[in-house]
Amino acid sequence: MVDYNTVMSVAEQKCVQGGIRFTKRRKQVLSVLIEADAALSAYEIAERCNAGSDSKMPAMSVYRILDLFQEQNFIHKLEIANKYVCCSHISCSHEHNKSQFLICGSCRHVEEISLSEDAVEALQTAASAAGFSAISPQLEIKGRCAQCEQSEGQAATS
Amino acid sequence: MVDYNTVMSVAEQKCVQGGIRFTKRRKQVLSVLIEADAALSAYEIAERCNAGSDSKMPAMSVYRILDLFQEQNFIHKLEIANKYVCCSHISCSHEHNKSQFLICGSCRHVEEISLSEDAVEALQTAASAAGFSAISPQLEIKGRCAQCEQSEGQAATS
DNA sequence: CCCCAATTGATATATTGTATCCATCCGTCG
DNA sequence: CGACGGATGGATACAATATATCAATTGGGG
Repeated sequence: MVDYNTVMSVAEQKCVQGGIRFTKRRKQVLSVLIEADAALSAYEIAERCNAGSDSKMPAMSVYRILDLFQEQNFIHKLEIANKYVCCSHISCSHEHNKSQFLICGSCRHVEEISLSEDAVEALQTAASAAGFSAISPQLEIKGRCAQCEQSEGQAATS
Repeated sequence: MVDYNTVMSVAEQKCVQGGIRFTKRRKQVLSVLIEADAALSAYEIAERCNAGSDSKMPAMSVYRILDLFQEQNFIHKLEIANKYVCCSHISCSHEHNKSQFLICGSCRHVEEISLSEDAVEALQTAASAAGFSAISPQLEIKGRCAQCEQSEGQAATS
């Protein structure tokens, strides 16, 4: 959970510094992501923007803004879930290089975790051994959350 | 690289054991995946099945067969790339629990790697700490392959 | 041979994402 | 001030990936 005001002002600052405008549209999208405190799809974001009915946020615009935000490291895209989350480190300058997410394969619930330095190093080592020079700062791990694990135990053996 | 005949016969065996038919369609899909020796999208698989022009493989069927193959652990889905690869361990009964893929975010090149036991354990530990009880046997890591890293160095700073 | 379940065919539609072109906004500079 | 130009947003079309549904077919066991 990130603090709304902190994140918004940090984002605004960073935009100004980068010569980018922190427009109404962009504020809207970031707001939605912060307030959701969860991973949302681009279309979900658009819906929520339009929920207040102040204006019509087209999905296109959402995608454009999400792209920008990713470049600025304001948000992360969870590729396994096709969803986007607010970067929990947006307001701290350090630690931008390690985001790890657990994603439930059943309910798509997302949990952010922290791996040990050792584990991360091991990943980096294995990656460079395979010729991948700049391994992503982001790691997505698909699993099954406790809740779905329970339900699965009862049903679905197929 | 897996051996065509071995994989096909193992798959057939396992289907028989599981009371599942190893039909022409299914053979076709598995053949394509083995021969491609690379990750393919569902629609790419359909195209390649139809390349020989013997029959019309609809994308629907491909998806159905891919689902079945995933259940049977014949293949893996790379969710980051929306592609499917033949499981390199299909013919060995052990080691079905650790598949790690590096996926280039630029060119989508896929490389399979092996992590140390320690690293995998660290992941498991972190996952269960977050309430994820059955972490996926599969890990996808998005990075950038050496080749793309080079090209990127020249262009695109933006 | 017939029935039943597994498999496949066929069609429609949902979801996610990209391409393109034009309108508009807004700061800058003449 | 007012025109220029880049950044931003609107609108439309479309591509790629995936799911839902129902009918047809196939193939083995009784």
